[in-house]
Amino acid sequence: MTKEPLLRFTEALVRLAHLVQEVFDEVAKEHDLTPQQAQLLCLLIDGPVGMTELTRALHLEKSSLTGLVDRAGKRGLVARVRDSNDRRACRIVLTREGERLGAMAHDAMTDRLEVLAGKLPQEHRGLLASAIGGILAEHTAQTGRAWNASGS
Amino acid sequence: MTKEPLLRFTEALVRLAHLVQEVFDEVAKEHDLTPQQAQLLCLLIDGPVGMTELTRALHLEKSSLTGLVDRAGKRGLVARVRDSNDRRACRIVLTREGERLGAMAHDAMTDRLEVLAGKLPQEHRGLLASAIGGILAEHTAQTGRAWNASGS
DNA sequence: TATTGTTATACTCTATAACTATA
DNA sequence: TATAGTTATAGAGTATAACAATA
Repeated sequence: MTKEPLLRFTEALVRLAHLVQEVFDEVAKEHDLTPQQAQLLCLLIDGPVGMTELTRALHLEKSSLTGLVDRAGKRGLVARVRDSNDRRACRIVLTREGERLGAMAHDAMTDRLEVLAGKLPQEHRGLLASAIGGILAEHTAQTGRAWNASGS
Repeated sequence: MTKEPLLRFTEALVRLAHLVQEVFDEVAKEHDLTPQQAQLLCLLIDGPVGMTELTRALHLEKSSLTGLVDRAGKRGLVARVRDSNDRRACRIVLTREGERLGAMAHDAMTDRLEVLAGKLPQEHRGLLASAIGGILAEHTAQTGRAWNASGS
């Protein structure tokens, strides 16, 4: 009896994740992007990132990332720039088109989530955000990995 | 200034979704399942489901589902059962192995999320769960679609 | 005619293994 | 030797269009 709410809690987390993913997929499609391309663009908005760092952020093998970057490059969304310090390495940068689409997709995603949370009182949003912050911090503590500090 | 918390709120939702997805992918892999197969098994735990209903639950085209069920069938996880009322239709059922793996994956997922939420006080869990419930209900209201009522 | 599901085809995504080039 | 990245290959996932069978 007293354990039932615990079950509901994890179920709620899973359903929320599915819903957010669903919205993300829809937003990507509306902007003629695959979800993976949209995620890549979002990661690059704050500036160029190296391949190795991207594999960690996206949890991909390096060869998978090569293909993803190839296809995104062929669509004119990103480009490779040789690293001046290490001639083996390269950094992935957004093209102007990639920057435009990435920003539009990010904004659309924010709008959609705002609408979904529309009925939620302001205090609850704060609580929700800080509770999620705790969960993310717990994960970071457990794995040592951070979840891409994109700052403010 | 006063708008900053709003941005943080949607960011928190997206990051939480990514984290839950990441955990789900890991759990699936640990059980030698693709994430899509794991999701399929979880959907079938409560009983057989028809193809058309599955396409709605998984947001897939029918041909995509045919392939998914084919591969899951080849691995001995599910089977097709002709519908006795409508000879065009079939229902997808879990094999004993599919049932076993589905239950194990579901339990593992619950455990992992419990650990992640370990530091979260009980009252916050309740708030989080009910806030999420509100968001899911809002989505249902907007789209008319329900999020698979698996009951208690 | 409409619905249920499959087949054919093409593309994206992903991993493993072997490779090149630089450090 | 170790690291950064690519290539080759194979399989999973997905969508569109055309199809078969049943309703």
